[in-house]
Amino acid sequence: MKKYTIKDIAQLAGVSKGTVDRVLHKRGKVSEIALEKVTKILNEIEYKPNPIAKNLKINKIYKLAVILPDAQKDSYWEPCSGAIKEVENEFQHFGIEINKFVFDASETSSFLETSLNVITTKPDAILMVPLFQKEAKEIVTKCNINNIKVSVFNNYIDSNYSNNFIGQDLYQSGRVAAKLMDMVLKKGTIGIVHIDEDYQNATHLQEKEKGFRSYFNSLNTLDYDITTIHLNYKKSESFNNSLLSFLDKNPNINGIFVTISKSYVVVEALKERASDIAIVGYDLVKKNIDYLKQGEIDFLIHQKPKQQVYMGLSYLAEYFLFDKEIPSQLLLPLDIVTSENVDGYLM
Amino acid sequence: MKKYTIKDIAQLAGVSKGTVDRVLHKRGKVSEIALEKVTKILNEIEYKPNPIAKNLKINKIYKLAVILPDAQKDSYWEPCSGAIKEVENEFQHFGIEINKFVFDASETSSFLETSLNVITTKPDAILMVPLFQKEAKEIVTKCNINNIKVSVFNNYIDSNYSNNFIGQDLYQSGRVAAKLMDMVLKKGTIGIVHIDEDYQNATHLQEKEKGFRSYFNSLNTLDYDITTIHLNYKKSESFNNSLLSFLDKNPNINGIFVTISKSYVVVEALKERASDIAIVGYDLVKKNIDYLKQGEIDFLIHQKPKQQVYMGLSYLAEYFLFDKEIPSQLLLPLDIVTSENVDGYLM
DNA sequence: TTGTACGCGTTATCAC
DNA sequence: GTGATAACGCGTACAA
Repeated sequence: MKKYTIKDIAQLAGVSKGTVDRVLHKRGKVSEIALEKVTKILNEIEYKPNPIAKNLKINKIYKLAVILPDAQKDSYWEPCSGAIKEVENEFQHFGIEINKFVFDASETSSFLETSLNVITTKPDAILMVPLFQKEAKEIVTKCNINNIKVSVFNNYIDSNYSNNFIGQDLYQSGRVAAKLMDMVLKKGTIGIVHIDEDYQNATHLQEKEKGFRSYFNSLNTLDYDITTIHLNYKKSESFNNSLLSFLDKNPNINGIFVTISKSYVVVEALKERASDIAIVGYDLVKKNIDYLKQGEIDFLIHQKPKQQVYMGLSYLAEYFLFDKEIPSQLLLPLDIVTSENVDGYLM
Repeated sequence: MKKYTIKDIAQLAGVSKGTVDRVLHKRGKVSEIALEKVTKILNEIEYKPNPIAKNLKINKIYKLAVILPDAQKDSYWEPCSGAIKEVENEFQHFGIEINKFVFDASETSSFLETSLNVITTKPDAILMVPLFQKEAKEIVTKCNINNIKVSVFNNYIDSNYSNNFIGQDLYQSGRVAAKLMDMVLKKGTIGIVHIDEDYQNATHLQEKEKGFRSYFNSLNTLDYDITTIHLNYKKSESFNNSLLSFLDKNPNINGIFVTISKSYVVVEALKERASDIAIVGYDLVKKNIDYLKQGEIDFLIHQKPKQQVYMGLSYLAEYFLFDKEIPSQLLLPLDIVTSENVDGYLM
C-alpha cells in the first residue's frame, strides 16, 4: 500500500533517480545491468507517478479553445459560458488557459472564418460544435495537420474525423420522447415538427425522428398516426400561419413532438386556437421553462449543453496534465424534465 | 492577471518569504512595520495560494469514513461502493484515505455499534446515512466532541446536527411522482403504498406522501381519489395477501405510487391478477429495471445514491485539501426514468 | 552511460 | 522577530 517515488525506486535498485527516469520514460541510454535492476524493482512494486508533482513546474501553458454558436442569437448555448469559467477556475493553477470563440450559427462562412482564426492562435486543443458537417471536417483536417487535438460536442461527426464526441444518443432521445408521448396520449395522431433555421440540423433532427418513429413501430399497433412537417422560423407570423395550416390539414392532432429547442414558438402559435395538444420538446431555455411550468409544455428533454462543455474541457485538461485517456464517445443521460423537477436542473 | 506567489509578495514588500507566510497564516510574531508592508501589498494584488504546491508536502493523511447500510441486504446501496473507489482514486495522491463501514439497516443497535466503532478509528470526517434519527444525533454529538466533521446523505437530519446534507428534496420528489401519475391517468383512484421494513423510514416516506398529495390538492379537482396503505414486507406471501386485500377493498385503483425502492414486489403481487395499474416508484435496483423495461413499471425516480456519496466525499476531500467551503445543503436533481432512458443512468 | 543539481510554491524549522 | 533554507516528487539539463 506504500506509495513509492522515483527516489525510492532508485534506492532499491541501487541506481540514481536519473536512471530510473530514463527507464520509465524510455529516453536516453541505459546499460543492460541498470535496466535489469530497475525493471526488477518495478515488477515487484507498483509505481504510480504523482500527478501533482508532474505539473508543479509549469513551463508549459496548455491553451484550450472552445468554438460554439453565439448565445446572443440562441440562448440554448448560454449555460456553456458558465462551464468554461468553472473548468478554467479549477485548472488554472495547473497551467490551463481557455478561450471562447463564437460564430453566427446562421452563416456557414462565420463558422469557417472563426475556426480558421482559432487555428492561427495555435491552441493545444479545440472543443467545438460541428454544426456544419462539411466545413467541420475541413477544420478537423487542418487541426490534425497542425497537431491540434479536437473534441466535438452536441453534434456528432464522422468518427474518422473526431476521436472524442460528447453529447447524447439522439436516436434514443427520440425514443424517449415517443415513450412520453405514448404515456400521455395512449393513442391518436402525432405531429413531428422540425423547425429548421437557416443552418442545417439535418442529421441531428433526422436521428430524433427515426428514434421517435421506431418506438411506435415497435409497439406494433394501429393506435397511432404520425405525420412530419418541416417549418422555418424567421418571422413569427409566417411561422404561425404555416403551423396552423398544418393543423387545419390534420385536424385530429393530439400531440406534437418538437425536435429542437423552440417548443415555445409552437406553444405561442397554438394560443391562437383553443387546443388540448400534448407537447414534448427539448431544452431548458427560458421561454420553454415558463410554458413548462404553466402546463403548456408537457415534457422537455434536457440536452445539457453546460455539462457537455464541462466534460469536454475537463477531459482535455486531464489529458494534457495527467495523460488521462479520453473516451471516444461520452453519451450523457437523457434527462426528462417536467414542471415539478425543472428547478433541480437549473444551475 | 499575473499569478503572484509568496516569493513575489516578499519581494514587493521587501521582506522574506517566511514573514509573508506568517502574515498569511497568522502564525508566529510579526512586527507592526512588516505586517503593514505585507498587508498593503496583499490589498493591492490578488493572491491565491497554489493548491498543488500546498499539498506537495503531504505530512498529513486525511481519513474519511463512510457509514452506510449493508448493500447485501438492500441493493439500493450497491452503487455507493463504486463512488468510494472513484473518489479514493482521484484524491489518493493528495493524501486522502477512505474507509467504508456497513451496518444492518434492520437493527438500530447495529448502526450505533458500527458508528461508535468508526469513531474509535479517529477519522477526520464521517459521511453517513442517518437512518435512525435519534441514534444519528447521538453519534453526531460525539463526533463534534471529538472534532470529527460530519456530512450526512440520503436521509435528512436536523440542521442543528449537520451542516452538510446531500440528497434530494423528498417533498418535491413526491410532487414529481404525482405529476407523472397525473400525466398517465388524467383521473381516477390512486393508492400510495408505503412498504416499511423493520427500520423506520417514517419522515422519509411522509415527506414523499405530502408532496404527492399537495400536487393533487393544488390541481383543485375532484377527478382523483387517493388512499394510503402501510404494508410490511417480510415474507412475499403475506405481503401479497395484504396488498391484494387492499385492492379488493379499493377495486377501482388505477395507479399505485410506491414510496420506496421496492416497486418490484408490488408488480409481483399484482401478477396474480390481471390488471392495468400504472406504477410509479423509486430507484434503479435490478428487479425494478427489469420491470421498467417490460412495461410493468411506468416511471422510476432515481435517488442517485452513487452520486450522493461521490459528491459528499469530494466535498469533504476538497474541504480539507483546498479549504473549499461545503454547502449546507446539496439537493440533487430528481431524475425521471423510463424504459427508454434507463440505460443512460446505469453507470 | 550515469549521477547530480536545480526549479516549481508552500511550509516548517533553525539560526541569528 | 525575522531571514534563510530544506523538503516535498518530478522532470530536465549538464557535468562527470
